[in-house]
Amino acid sequence: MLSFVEENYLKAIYHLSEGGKRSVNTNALAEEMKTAPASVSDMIKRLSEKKMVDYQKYRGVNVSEKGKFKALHVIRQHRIWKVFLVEKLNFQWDQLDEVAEQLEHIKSPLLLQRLDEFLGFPKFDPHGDPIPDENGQLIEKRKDPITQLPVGTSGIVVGVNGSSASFLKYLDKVGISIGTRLQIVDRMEFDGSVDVTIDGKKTITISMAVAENILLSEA
Amino acid sequence: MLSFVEENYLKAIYHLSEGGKRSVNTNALAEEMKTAPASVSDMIKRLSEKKMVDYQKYRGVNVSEKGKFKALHVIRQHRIWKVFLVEKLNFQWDQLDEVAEQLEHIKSPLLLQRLDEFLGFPKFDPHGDPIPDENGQLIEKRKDPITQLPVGTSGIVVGVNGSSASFLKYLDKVGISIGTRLQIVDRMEFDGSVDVTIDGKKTITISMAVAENILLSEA
DNA sequence: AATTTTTATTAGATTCATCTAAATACTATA
DNA sequence: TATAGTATTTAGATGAATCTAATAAAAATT
Repeated sequence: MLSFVEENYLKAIYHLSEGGKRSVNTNALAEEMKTAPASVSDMIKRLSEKKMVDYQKYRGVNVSEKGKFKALHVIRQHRIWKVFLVEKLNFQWDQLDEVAEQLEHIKSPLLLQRLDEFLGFPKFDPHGDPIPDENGQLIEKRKDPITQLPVGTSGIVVGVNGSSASFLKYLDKVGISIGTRLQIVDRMEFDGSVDVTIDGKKTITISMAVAENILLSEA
Repeated sequence: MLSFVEENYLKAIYHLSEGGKRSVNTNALAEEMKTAPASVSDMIKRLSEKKMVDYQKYRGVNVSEKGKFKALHVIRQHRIWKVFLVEKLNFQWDQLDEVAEQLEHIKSPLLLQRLDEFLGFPKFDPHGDPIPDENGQLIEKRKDPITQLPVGTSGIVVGVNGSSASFLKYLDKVGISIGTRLQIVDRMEFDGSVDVTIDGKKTITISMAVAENILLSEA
């Protein structure tokens, strides 16, 4: 059984190593954890003894298979809770992390399972990040801008490029947000503008500039 | 800011003192916390320094005003989460406490407020215990068995006496649970059985044995 | 290649929450 | 009221997570 703190270190190592791809150095981890490098050294040693990380002195650290699984479980909880906070409790994006970082450490498989069910087994969190499944599998869906998908494609909005306030306001106004289902129904050759149906209800036309900044995941 | 453990001690002292009425001795608290009496002495000293409890050596301990407020806040969170678990996630009564005891320590006024709203500002938890308000006020509603209320009375089921599986199953079958609104429409003098209307929909007859074990709060 | 700079680790303390064992205060009984 | 028994507290340790200061290793620079 890992402590809250150990779980947080593991999650940070997972993120900084980009899912285990490259090893993480002590100072980067110290900065991420807002703690002293010496504390990081201590903790890494402990996690290493628990076989949660692969570690050699002065060589950086990375998650082990076991540690990666654990990290993905915490990330799963984090993202599922975020969905709950946004969809059920109307949280704003900037209020999410503080609370989700507490909720992600609740230890109850039953709670997680029921919550997942209650939310309709979401695949993406409100930021468009994929939710790992119970086995730690990250179905890393391709995210494509609308401009690169053929007419007829249907998918879920999983993210946006750029985040100017005016762009987000526009999306909000036309009723597009993370999780919205879009179908591409037509594309005008002369200017690249696209007709999309939003959640199967209304169809609107978006400019190419907008289309290339909305990321869809086919599903 | 109190730690999880400190919050749990405070809650235990609040409960064992019956809301601050009588002082709590070390051994009782040690048993409640499943810890050694010596550890309790240590912790009480710490809580005393933080002015959360009133304490004199060898004289037992009790919550201070500050501590009582804090305890009631934790209890509020505990009970609101329980409502969520039962009403939204279909938890069974016996699965509740383990999870609620984790959730009660989440620190986020916004979360609590939104959750309370999401649940429709419940006044009682699924065990029929009252939920303290934001100011720590416990609207201690009288709980009366149906047998002691006059015909015509309407109220909410806030608890049951005893908890034999067969009794609970019976209640479930006829559609009575915590929160159900009942109106007493008739009482048979010869055997004490009672006709009650359930949620304004259907009327059934319950035996006196059943009636004396269902607790109503007039409202 | 030698030296400086950066990065990482160890050493030694501190705080929290716990423990066991020993000492002390209170309570009840003979 | 002295004593036996129980309840409570102190003393001294331990493990987790942290800190600062000092040391050691690696990397970069001259």
